[in-house]
Amino acid sequence: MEEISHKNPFKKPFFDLKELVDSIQEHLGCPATIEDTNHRLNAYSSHGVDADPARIGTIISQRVPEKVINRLWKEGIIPKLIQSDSALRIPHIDDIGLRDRVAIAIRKNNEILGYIWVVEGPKKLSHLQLEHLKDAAVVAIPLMAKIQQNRKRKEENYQEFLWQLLTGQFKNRDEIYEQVHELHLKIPNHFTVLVFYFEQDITQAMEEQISYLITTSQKITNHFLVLMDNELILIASPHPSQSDATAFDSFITYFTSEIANRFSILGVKGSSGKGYSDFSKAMTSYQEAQKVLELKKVFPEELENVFHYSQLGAFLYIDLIQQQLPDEHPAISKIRAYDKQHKSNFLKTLEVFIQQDSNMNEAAKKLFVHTNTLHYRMKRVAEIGEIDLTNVHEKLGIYLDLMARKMKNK
Amino acid sequence: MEEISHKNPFKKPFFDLKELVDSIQEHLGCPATIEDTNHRLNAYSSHGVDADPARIGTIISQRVPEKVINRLWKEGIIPKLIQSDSALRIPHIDDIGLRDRVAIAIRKNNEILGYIWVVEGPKKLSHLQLEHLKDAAVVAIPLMAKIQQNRKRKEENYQEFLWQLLTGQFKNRDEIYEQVHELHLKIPNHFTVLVFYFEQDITQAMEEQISYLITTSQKITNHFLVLMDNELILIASPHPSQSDATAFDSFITYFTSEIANRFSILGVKGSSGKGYSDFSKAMTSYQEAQKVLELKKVFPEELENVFHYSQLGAFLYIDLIQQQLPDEHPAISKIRAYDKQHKSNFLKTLEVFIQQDSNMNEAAKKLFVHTNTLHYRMKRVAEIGEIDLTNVHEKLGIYLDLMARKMKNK
DNA sequence: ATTCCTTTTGTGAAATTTCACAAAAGGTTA
DNA sequence: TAACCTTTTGTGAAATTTCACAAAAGGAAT
Repeated sequence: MEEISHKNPFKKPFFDLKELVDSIQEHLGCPATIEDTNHRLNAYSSHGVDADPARIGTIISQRVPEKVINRLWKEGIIPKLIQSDSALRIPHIDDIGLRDRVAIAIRKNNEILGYIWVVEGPKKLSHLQLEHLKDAAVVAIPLMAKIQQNRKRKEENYQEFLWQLLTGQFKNRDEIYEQVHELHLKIPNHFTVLVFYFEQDITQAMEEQISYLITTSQKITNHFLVLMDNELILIASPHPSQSDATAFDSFITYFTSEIANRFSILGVKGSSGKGYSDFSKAMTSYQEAQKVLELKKVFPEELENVFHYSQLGAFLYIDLIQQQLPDEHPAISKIRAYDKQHKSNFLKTLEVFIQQDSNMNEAAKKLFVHTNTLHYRMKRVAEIGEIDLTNVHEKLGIYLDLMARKMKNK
Repeated sequence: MEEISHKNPFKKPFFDLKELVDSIQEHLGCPATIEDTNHRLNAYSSHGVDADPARIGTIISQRVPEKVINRLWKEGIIPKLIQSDSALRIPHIDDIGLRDRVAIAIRKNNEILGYIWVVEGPKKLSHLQLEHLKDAAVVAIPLMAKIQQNRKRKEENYQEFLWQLLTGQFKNRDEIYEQVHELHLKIPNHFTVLVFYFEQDITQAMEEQISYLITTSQKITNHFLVLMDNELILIASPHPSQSDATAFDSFITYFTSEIANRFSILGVKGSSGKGYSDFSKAMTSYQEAQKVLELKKVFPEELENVFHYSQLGAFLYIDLIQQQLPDEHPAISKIRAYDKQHKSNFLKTLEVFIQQDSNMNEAAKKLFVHTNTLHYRMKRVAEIGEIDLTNVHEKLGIYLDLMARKMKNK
């Protein structure tokens, strides 16, 4: 036994990760996989005798299923792996189809390049075998690095192109598609631009965490990623598994909450433009996404749950109106004057009432008052402002005026 | 008797109408009044022994009360007077306080200059006395004409000024007030501009009928009247007897319906701008009124009951939006496509639903369908368009888009 | 003709909203 | 302080809306 411990079974040249992973299976007698930092599958041993659902899912979709990743985070396993130098035993988690496993991080100068996972059969790995996994991880380093570098070089090439695309540096469609062809880019046939504003500039470390979250979340398929100071731009499609309408919404909430939870990066605001098929419309979609974020700045409560351009509704027109704002609606002036004199709050009440779709109960809840109080107030508002609150056009006019004025004053 | 019949008791020089009216009273033994074409009081006999409420009202307010005029029209009395050359006996109408009367038109070459009214006492006028009234009417002609001319000359002087004012020919406030002073115009301290579009150009005959209606209606106090081709412009204030908010509305409906009923001038459309105190804002108010009329052309049903600028509500912003109309709201496109394929009517349904303040019952009535039908349709609309119909912002956005597009297509 | 799908209408119970009235609370003014 | 006004809250009955379900009607495709 002693003899073997001194001998590194992986001390031979491997052409690629596939060779390595096969060698691991051979040596340990268990199926193994190698993933990159983003849990994208790089290689898996072929003679899979004994695959659990998590492994099958991973292989099929070429990456670790999202729910598995989320669970590994929740259980604190991924952070532990990142910390640890040696292989760790991960107890089975039945409800996500994960059997007993052993894993080790592939690390180069404190930078995580990926992970080796081994599914344990009924016969557990010995202490020595776990030690050998360390050797495998070392061997994997140059192989992983090669892949990473390829990817990086490719990315650097198109970063500039994308930036030009999004800021409208190209004259026409043809110019764009020429470049696309030249750079050998595979462009999606349908895409949407997502934008995230960060509170500080995005550092190298953050970039990695961002990229981690994007590739591990399986709500969207990200095609391109552009970073600029404190701005993150994605060109993505809804993941095939997701319904179009909600895919981006849920990705944005997921992304902002997870980046806060996992990496303590707070105050990230995200949005998306409309979807297009023509890649030259990327700039349009980008600008739409930006418009959403700008409006969210002005109307944080009103647009709290709005992320997609086409959900902006009336706010789409508010800044248009705001630019040519006529005299204040007479009803507003009257109510404002009344409020001032009586220290009441009728204008805000009216605003909330309209916002809640003229629903007394909802509005009363929002305002923390008794329904009858609101009822009374609306009667007063109608009197004071001399308006008919069942007339949509009046209500709309007042509301648009109110919102536009709010925007102007910011 | 024969002798008297040949003798014209009014064949003597009268200095003014007051003298004439006194002479009539003296001769007939009954109180008399002389009105102009617009039933404005020009003179009344002073030794009024026997006044009925209608006479008192006329004298107090310097004109015949509106309800009396309306009734006289309804009963066909005024048209008969206009037709007739001789004095007519008008039976009492108790509910408006009108006792038995005799009246005759003052006519010059088929043009009506005014009327002489005589209140009969218990002793009725003889046939001869009625004949004498004809003489009185003839005597009245030059006296009335003098007044009319004075008024006309004065009017001609300021017509041009008003036109310049309304079309923005003056550089600043001072220039306007200088002119006002020069022309000795009494300007109101609060006014509103009303505009009426006629289907044809306004003829001399129509002008008289218009002026008749305006001065007899006592809903507004008209300060100035401007005519231009097929456009009638009034600068008016609410009549002291009327509440501000509704005065103009009811005048406009009154005017358009009466000018149709009485004079068979159909298709007149009226509107009003906002009220101002600064006379230099007359142009603004005029433009506002014009904007209302233009929008009413585009949205005849939607704005059916809207006459005042401040009732335009959301339509105020529609043409702004229409000028920079972005892509159609995705929900609209979806619903429109569905409609086309299934020959359904969901888009129109949605429009009416929003217009009726999301009130199922009202909207169902408007659409002549069962409430549940509408309920079903709205459920389908929400599904097809992937929208939340309780979200005001979405609804608004869709509605504004719909309206703006409607405007653009006209 | 049959089948399938969508739409319309009817029915009635359950849920919600509206409304009038009373009482209380808070603030201002003489 | 009392008198007055405005606002808030509570109560409960009446009116209205919502919703599920069933049936029927209309079209399109086979």
